[in-house]
Amino acid sequence: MTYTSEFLKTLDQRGFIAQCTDDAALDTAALEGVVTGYIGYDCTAPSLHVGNLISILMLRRLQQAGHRPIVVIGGGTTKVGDPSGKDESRQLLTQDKIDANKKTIRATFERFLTFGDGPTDAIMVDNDEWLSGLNYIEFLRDYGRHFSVNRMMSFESVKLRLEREQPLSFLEFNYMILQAYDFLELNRRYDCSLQMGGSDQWGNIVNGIELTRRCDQKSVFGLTTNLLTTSSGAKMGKTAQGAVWLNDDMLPVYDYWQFWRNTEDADVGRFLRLFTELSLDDIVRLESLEGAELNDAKKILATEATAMCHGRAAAEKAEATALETFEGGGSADLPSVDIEAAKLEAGLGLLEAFVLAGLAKSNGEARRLVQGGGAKINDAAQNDIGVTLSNDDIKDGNVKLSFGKKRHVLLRPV
RNA sequence: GGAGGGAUGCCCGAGUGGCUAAAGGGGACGGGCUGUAAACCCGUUGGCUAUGCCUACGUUGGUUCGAAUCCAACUCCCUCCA
Repeated sequence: MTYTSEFLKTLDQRGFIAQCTDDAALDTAALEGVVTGYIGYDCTAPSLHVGNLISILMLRRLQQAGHRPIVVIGGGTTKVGDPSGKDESRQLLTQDKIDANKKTIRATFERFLTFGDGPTDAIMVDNDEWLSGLNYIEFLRDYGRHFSVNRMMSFESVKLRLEREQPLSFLEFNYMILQAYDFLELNRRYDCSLQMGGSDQWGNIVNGIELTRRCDQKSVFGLTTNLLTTSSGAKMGKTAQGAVWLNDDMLPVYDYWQFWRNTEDADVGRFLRLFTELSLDDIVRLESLEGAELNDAKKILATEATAMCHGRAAAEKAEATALETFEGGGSADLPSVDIEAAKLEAGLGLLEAFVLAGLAKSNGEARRLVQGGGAKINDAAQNDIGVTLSNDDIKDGNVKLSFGKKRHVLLRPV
């Protein structure tokens, strides 16, 4: 359908929308006044990752369109564990871990949203606030009666487990009920009328909408985005080192930039729309580039996406480093790892060096790399696993190690 | 409470006494081709102080010259019954 509200129009044009429970009514609501919308994030890790990015950007778009975003930190629901999209139970986190994760995740949002007390300023709440104090029997009687187990069994998150004959604990089975209750509670507290999320959250979101209608006779909305996958079908967000984290202490800005730079051709346009704030005209021009020229579009994508997350200066620095590394032959400002100068002085084994640099997980992995022809010291290929590094290998105060063509680390003797 | 089935490397999955660090596939990583892309081709894929040693087929014991494979107990899961 064609939208008239700025919010939905933008999301639609940029390819955010997968499903909406009632897009016509939401469009009208967004046109008539300020809509308060929320997305929940469980704190299962110390940082969010690019898989969460689409949803964060939806909140950002919501705010830009003159509405109010609520970030719900799932301090309470994390204690339960969302079974959606997983065929195995999550390991339960300790309270300490949850608290620590909550802290570091909070910081991320401040880069994407404006928080404050104004009518369209973002707020952040922790659902632990209302979930932890619930009384079991009371809760069951007031809200449990609105849920049909028959229906719950038919939801994707539950069905998947049952079909695969994987265990689904009663604890996890309750997750959707708690999330549904979140929505109701947010509606009561903040007049929140929209929940967004990835398409794997559809079932959870719908439950919340129905619960709100049954309990308070109010109609609220749900809006989901497609989960991020590459054109070749791979789940996005993984690199050789692991997840693409949004916190720069978990993933260097340079690596974050590289992640976007390595986007597949077929994804460039789609990603520019989703992950940058360039105008649609610019994007149309960039995505129409052909062959090697498309690389220029990828660089712009990388810098824009990185700027939003880590700041323009850091993004441009990453771009400069990449340019120098891949096109110039220099190596300034690559991610670096400190090593003891004495170690290098005494002669550092090649394999150990790769492990110290964090490029290889074990000597074995490093050995395989060398034997496969992918190891380089200062851009010179090494085929002999017996090579040792010494002070003679220091160039400009560092020794540059390369793992394959794309991963480089500077060893800095201290 | 009863009956049956199951637990193997990152994942799926073969293996039912030695030839098994464990087939095959997926994923991942490296190389080649290219454009730091995709597709395709080749290689690698437990660790180490390395012609050897250690760890590993749910856990703990046992049988045996020798166990992922046989036995016992235990743990967890699945299905059906009560």
